Amino acid sequence: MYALVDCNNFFVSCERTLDSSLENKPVVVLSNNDGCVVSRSKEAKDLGIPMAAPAFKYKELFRKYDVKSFSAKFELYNFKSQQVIEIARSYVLEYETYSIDELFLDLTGFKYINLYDYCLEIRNKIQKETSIPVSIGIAPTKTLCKVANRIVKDFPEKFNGVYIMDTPEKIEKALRWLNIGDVWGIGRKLTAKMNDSGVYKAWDLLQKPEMWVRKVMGIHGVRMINELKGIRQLELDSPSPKKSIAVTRSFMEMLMKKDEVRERVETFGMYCSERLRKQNTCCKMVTVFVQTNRFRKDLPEYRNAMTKVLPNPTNSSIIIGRVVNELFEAIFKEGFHYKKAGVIVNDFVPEDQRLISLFEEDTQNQHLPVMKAMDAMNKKYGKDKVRLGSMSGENTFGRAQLSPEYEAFLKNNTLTEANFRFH
DNA sequence: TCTGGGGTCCTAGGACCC
DNA sequence: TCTGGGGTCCTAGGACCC
Repeated sequence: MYALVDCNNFFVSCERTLDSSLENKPVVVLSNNDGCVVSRSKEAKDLGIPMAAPAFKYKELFRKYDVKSFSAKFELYNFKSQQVIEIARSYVLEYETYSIDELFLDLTGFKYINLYDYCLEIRNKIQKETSIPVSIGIAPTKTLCKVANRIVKDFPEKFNGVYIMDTPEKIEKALRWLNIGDVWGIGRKLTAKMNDSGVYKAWDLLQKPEMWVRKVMGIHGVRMINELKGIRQLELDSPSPKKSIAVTRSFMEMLMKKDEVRERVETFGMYCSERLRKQNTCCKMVTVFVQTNRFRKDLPEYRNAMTKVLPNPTNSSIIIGRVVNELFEAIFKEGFHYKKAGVIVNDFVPEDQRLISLFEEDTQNQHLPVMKAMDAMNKKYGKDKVRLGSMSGENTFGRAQLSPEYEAFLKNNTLTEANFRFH
């Protein structure tokens, strides 16, 4: 069996830990620029505020019902998330953090204890020590855990925060009740397709022939029906390194001038390279996109994106900046009101492979002295024993040309041993 | 006036190679 | 007019998740 621990109205619950007077009151948390509602308390949901609602449309309602609203504080949320995870994981051997407010626990092998009582204890401990209320759904597969969790949330009086779905009878009852669109992995498009074919409840999907499911949903669908039947298809994933990094923003006001948009896009590129360096990886692909305001039907719409595969992996802000600029030049068109843009980097390799790429990119032979120095160090200490350290406090050469140390270094053509790391 | 910001995975098709 | 069979890499787009 697996258990899914899911924090209730997570961002709102975090805000409540700072201010207990928010208990039992309608509260919402808003996204960047206070644009959208990204978390709602139960009271706010009861007022009919939908998820992702644009805040400006509900200003009047907020005022009328005295809804407290907060700008998102992601540092706080990350911190509280860690606390919850620490407690929950201490009860099991294997677990998977699925998102900022959810984690799966592996209860396989817990044969001689009462899983319900065990999870209730986890829940109470989290509540007591972090003040974050959680719901726990227990079932044989991840997909069914999601269902069980949903049941806990929909019937709070009945289940006291924990529901265990451990018999075929319970599973059937749940699936006959659950709308197809609420199944994990079925989104808006598929819901419409399903309804067209007479599938309204999760249970209905299981009555369809496997070939049909395969055709409509692809390989995903086959896995899903098995999961719903209680046959495990999805294992717990160990935390894996990221596969892409995206920095995208909507602008406060629409931008028409090329240089204004360029400036933002360049900044996004810088953030990407910073994050790459933080996790000691380099990327092989860079994507830039721009788009106009999709809600302004009165203005011409334009959106475009372009990807470049780099000849060599890098995390240098200079090289990435250059690529970002190149792509931006290719996709930017004059005469549109731009509202959103972003840079995405992906296809990562470990940072060790970066130096080579830097030298290969070195068209002006700026780094020739460095290569010579590297050679000398290699001879002296043996290959693979030395590595270039940071030149300027920045963990990359790409930036180094901005630093006085680096300029001095280029002038004198000297590199001291202090610039090297040994391992 | 004001409409988020991350991520993952899958598929199909084109270009190119042998 | 007929018109291989693989393979890889890359791109674009769609669908989903929180």
